[in-house]
Amino acid sequence: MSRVTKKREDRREEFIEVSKRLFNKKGYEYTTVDDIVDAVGVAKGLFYYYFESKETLLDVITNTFIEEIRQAIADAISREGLSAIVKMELLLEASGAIKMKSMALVEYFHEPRNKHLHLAAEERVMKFLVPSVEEIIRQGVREGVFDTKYPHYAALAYIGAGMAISHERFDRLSRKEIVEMVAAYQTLTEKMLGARPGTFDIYQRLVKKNLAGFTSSDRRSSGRPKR
Amino acid sequence: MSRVTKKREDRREEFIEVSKRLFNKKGYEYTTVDDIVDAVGVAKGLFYYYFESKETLLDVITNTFIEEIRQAIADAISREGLSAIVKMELLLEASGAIKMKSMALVEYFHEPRNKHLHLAAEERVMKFLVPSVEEIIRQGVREGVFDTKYPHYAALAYIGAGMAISHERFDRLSRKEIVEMVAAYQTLTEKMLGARPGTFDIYQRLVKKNLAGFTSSDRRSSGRPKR
Amino acid sequence: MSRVTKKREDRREEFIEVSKRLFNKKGYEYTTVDDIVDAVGVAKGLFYYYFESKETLLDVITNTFIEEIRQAIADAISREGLSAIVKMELLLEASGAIKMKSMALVEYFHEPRNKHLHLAAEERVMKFLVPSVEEIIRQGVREGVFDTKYPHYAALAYIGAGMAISHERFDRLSRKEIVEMVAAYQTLTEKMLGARPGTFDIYQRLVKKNLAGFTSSDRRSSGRPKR
Amino acid sequence: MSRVTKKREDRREEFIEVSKRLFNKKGYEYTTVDDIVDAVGVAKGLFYYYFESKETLLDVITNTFIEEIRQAIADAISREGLSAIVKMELLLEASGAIKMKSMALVEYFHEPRNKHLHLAAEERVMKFLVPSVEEIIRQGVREGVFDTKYPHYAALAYIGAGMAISHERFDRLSRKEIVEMVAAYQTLTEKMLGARPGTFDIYQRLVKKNLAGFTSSDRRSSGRPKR
DNA sequence: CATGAATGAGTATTCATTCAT
DNA sequence: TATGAATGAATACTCATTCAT
Repeated sequence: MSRVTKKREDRREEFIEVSKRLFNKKGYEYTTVDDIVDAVGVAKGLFYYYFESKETLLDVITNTFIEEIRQAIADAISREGLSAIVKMELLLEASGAIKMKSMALVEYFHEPRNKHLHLAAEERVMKFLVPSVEEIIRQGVREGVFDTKYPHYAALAYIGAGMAISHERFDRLSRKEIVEMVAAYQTLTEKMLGARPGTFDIYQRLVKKNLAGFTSSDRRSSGRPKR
Repeated sequence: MSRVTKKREDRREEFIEVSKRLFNKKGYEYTTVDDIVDAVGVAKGLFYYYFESKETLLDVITNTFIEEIRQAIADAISREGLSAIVKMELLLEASGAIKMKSMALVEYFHEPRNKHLHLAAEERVMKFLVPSVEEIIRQGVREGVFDTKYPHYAALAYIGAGMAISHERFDRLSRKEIVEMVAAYQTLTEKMLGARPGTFDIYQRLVKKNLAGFTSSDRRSSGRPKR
Repeated sequence: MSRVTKKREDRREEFIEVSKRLFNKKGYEYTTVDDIVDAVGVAKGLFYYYFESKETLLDVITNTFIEEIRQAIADAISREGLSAIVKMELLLEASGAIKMKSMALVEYFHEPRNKHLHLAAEERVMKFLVPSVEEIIRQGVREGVFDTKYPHYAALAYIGAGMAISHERFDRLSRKEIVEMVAAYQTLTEKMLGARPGTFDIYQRLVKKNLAGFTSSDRRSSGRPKR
Repeated sequence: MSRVTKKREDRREEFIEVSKRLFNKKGYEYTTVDDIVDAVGVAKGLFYYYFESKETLLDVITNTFIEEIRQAIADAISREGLSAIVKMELLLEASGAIKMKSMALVEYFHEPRNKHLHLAAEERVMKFLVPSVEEIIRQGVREGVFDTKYPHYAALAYIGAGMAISHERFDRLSRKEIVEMVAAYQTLTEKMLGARPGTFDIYQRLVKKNLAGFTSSDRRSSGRPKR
């Protein structure tokens, strides 16, 4: 009908943002290209003017997200002259920051409907996360702050435990419960890495900082897909 | 053409078994009802005589599988008079046994194609696995063999670490590497639960028993889905 | 709506007949699957129950037609003990018979819209027609009734001339003009093959037989495609 | 981006040339307007500044080509005072010249993809070619060099035979085979027209001239269309 | 002359489900 | 119990054409 022309990059971003929201709400497979163009308010053809296919768009979204994480991790870790403990802190901070920054997407990943993204992303993140953590652990062992004979499996356990714990729905926990969770996480981490108790005292402060602004009243209903 | 009549339950089982195999090979979403009836060798209509819908069938399969696991866990744990350590062993044995018993399905879960089942199942398993492990840990603390202030998070970490480690493709590891992995797993477990070193020495034997028959030369090609 | 069930072969034939008509009227590329199922009066899915794709259907139609021609030619020629001249007559008769039998399809081939079929068919027919005619000519030379140093090119010329002449729209010619055309064709043929004048006197009778029943009033309008 | 302004006729010609090449390579129907503007290196809208539609462009191209042929034929024939035999030679030479000049387009016509153009063109060429040849033949009969009672059908046969023979892929024939083909063509032509043997001796020289530069090693790959 | 974002009707194909026999 | 022909809604993708700038 009325023809609104936008700059290429703007429109492209618009498609991406709208699609993220729809994929999040209904799941990739149950979001049709029609849904997307309707939501953007443009004709069908325009979608294919910007993206080769629906799957291409998903790739773009996933890749962007993965790349953000990879970059954040690399930033935290690859700096010379940092101690292993500081690196671990930076890593946690980074993961926290990423999570907070893209809370929508984290939420998204917990949606059973988004299987696709979830697993694909998880696998790809693990591919560079595991070696990174493993290397930090080795460094920590060399520095005498960690003590383990199995850096690789310690890395896996560290990450696995962290993921399982972070599966807890933060938004359902009270402040006090969150503090307890962090304390537990700190203790378990120290044990797994063979670090002295108190090594990760800083966790408490980190999380407090990040959680500022979130309350347990944050609840949203998860709409069922139409189909 | 030729009309073979079977008893209700037999035919139903046949559908289920064939479908498991097909879902496994091609993924649920890319297995059509036509594929199923072709494989069973009956007419299309018969499928709907036995199952309300394709999704119903998936539910049946998933539920059966989950229930098997739940039952195995319950069997291991709910017996009176067992020590926490023995229960942990039984649990690991059970999970091992389940894995071995349904190696196909485990493999299945690692297949990125079967995201759906994976996540749905994972969540549902966690729902009764976490409280079970948590309860054992509490028991262990009472018995003085475990030492942790956070049984709930210890349970989460224990399970999460275990899952991350079991993600390693066993079939790519040599005997020696598997032994090392188990040693690592044992040590990490003991630390997370605050158990004395050696508490889970039995792990080594357990795994050796289960792995009997598997060698690192066990490789299978992963059939690509047609579609 | 109302569900009318037919036997597999009947319905299949129905699809083929209806499609032939539509392809003929609108051209293959401008006939949609929707057109076909509408004309047959069934639901869209049924088309794909019988044919893998629209193109498959075209192949079926073309192949059937080609095969009919091939068979007719083979029947006329492959019999032992026939003289070259008789074989030529049988061949002409066969081609005449085919043409008369499937006047619709011949007409069809003259439609510029049916490029696809036309050329594909022409090429495939030539592939077995040329060697067949060439062989008969060689036989005729051996028998002393034909005289040419170039059987291959005589075959090509014979066929090419025949096709060009048959391009004349018979339905626009009067009886007398047809007789003249056949006389011309006979004379030219005899010359090309180096046969004595009168060798193919039989042509006159053949054609008269075949044309019985056709009048110059046979006209049909050729509907333009919608698109 | 950079805006290059050309004179109307130049740009138009550019579109035509580029389109010829693309139609030739991929076929009219599988060449999109996007392909064309991309190849020319201009924006999409410009296409519609110069041509009403894609089909209009095809018409322009076809008409140009047909007109070139018509002109060549008219040039060869319409001159007063030439004998029928000379006219026939000029005609052959013209067709040869046209073929050589637009070898790409001839090749193009043999491509099954370009059915459309092929048939449309063929029909339109026949429309003025047949009467032209027929007239020459009549002239030849009057001059006593040809002898036939059926100038119209002789013309059809002459053209049809010529087309069938020229269907032979020259590039697969050796020099010697080409010479034989021409000899065959000459003989057949003389017979069809009722001309004395040797009347068209000149054919040999004509073809030799035209074929200069072509060898049987001239092979080109036939690019598959992407689609 | 030239740009390129926007339009939208059109099309083949899939597949879970129904139902008369 | 069993058959298999029939349904029809759903969906991704194409591409000639338009038009505001």
